[in-house]
Amino acid sequence: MPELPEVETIIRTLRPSLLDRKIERVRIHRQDVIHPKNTDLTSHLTNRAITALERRGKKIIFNLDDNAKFYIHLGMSGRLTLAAAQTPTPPHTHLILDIASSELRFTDPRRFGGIFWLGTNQSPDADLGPEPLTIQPKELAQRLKKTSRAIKTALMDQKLIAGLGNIYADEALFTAGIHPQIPAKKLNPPQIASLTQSIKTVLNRAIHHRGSTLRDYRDSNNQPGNFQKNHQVYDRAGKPCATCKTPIIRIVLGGRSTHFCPKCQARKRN
DNA sequence: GTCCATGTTCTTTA
DNA sequence: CTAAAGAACATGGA
Repeated sequence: MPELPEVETIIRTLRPSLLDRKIERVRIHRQDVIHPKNTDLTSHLTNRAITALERRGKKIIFNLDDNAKFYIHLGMSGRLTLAAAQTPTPPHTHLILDIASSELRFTDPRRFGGIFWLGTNQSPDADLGPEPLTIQPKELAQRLKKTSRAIKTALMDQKLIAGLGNIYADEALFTAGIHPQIPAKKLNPPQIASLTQSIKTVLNRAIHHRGSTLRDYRDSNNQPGNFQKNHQVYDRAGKPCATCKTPIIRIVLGGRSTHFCPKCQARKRN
């Protein structure tokens, strides 16, 4: 569910309550959301203070006062919420960290997400491409020219560029006026420049609106985002394009729904 | 019952 | 061998 803007919103809403606070108790309801699977998370976390909370791609990274790190990935349906102690725990809550008089809860019905222990030796960016908010056109061009996959599919590859998912890949391609099915290596320099800028514009706007809530997403205070109201193409199949009124098309690429305006994102440019 | 879902990883195919 | 395509994971809502 959560892509870069949602994860960024979550860390911003969590920071004031978590920074420099001690994890007093660890409650594990499902051991199988913890990776590697034999990690003794209780020993690692109990009585440690959280010294920094960061985002890398879609990962939420916790830095501890002993220099160890771990990250939480929310997968498709995960939530990370802060609630007053003793308030009812939602179903599918797999991990609770008691911090001050609150509970930090990891809740994830589909369990595609998890908690990943890094310790002091592993880096959270081992398997991630560059950050999209700061990437330069030259670097994006260099990476895209190595693959013949559809540009939409390439943008969702976290090793190529980190943080974009199905919503923001579609939205960025619309803003750049690029057809999602064009092979990545076929984009010309002006298109790459436009795409680089569009990615940043779309993500920054989405962060400003606190992310998109289609169904599952909530920030750490359980509040939905608002950016879905500004979607130009995502989940708008059959509805008129805001620019030209042509109905938005839905196709499947890489097994994922892909939405675009056949006129504003025509293959042949004019 | 069917299809679909904001993601990633493993397996199969070319 | 490698890149790309497809299937799998688990749950719930329309």
